[in-house]
Amino acid sequence: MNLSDVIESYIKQMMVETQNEVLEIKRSMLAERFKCVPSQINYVIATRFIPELGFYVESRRGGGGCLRICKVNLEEQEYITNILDKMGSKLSQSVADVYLQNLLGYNIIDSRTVKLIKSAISDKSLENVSILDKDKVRADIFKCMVINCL
Amino acid sequence: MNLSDVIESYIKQMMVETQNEVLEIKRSMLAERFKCVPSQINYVIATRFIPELGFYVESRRGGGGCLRICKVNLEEQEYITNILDKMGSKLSQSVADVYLQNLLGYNIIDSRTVKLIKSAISDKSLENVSILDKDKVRADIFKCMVINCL
DNA sequence: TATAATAATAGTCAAAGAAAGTCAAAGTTA
DNA sequence: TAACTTTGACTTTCTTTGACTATTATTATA
Repeated sequence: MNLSDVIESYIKQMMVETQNEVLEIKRSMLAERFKCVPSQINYVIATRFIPELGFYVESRRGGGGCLRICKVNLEEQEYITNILDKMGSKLSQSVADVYLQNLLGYNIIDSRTVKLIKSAISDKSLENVSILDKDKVRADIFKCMVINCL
Repeated sequence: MNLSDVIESYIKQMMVETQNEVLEIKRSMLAERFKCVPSQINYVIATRFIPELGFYVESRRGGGGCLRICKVNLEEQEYITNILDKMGSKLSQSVADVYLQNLLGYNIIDSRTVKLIKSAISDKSLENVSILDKDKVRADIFKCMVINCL
């Protein structure tokens, strides 16, 4: 676990604890707490709190400003259509991981299915696909599997 | 025993000791420990930790990156090793179907897994793979998935 | 009171850093 | 000599950092 992962879990934990789908928190507080530069928080938000997974982040600057991280609780099927809608025609392994870990967290898929999907879209599986097309093929496989099986 | 063999045993030993079928380790640590270049670790992985031998390896680059070596229990799954042995490097959809029906018949995999695998190796999934490589990629995906669904 | 200055936030973007991956050449061994 | 192993230069990916910018609230001033 690198620092970004730690910050991600912390924020998610906070959201669970406050039992609320909106978390208001100061970026500077997070940066302080994790001894990092404030912009690292933006990186975490940008890579992990994404609309595909029902997260919407707003913010206010100036005195008393803060981040507002909102989690929209969707129905199982909505998460899936949401991901399919927003995901585009390319998919990297790391973004796929983010999707799958979250779906697992929401109990929309089980860990065995995660394993199967990850195997199917792994670089090992795609070693004979041109580097230029890998993320495209990965997206195709991911979509097919999700559409047919979830 | 050459160095690659030593590294191979070391990794396997580690997996036994951690009593876990997943080992997370830094490539740079291994290279350091065995005083070799990091890419030698890739060589060991590529030649000894392959799906046919029941291994699945993931990795993450960047800060905090590492290798994740997963072991699947293939020993008592003779039927699968048989199929993988015979399979060769190419696989058509129809031959895949035959294999899958057999695996289903022997209760080695369930029908949902069959569906997942079929989706992953469907022509729809592989529409962006050159016609020349389709059956090759299909074989790669099939191997990875069959091993990982155990 | 209206406006200007200051402080307190957060945002952006690119560079630096920290891993791992690739590939081919050189070396070894059976 | 063919197959396997070792090496290293170069590439790609992901994370961390920091300088600079933008916005908002508060305080001071005309």
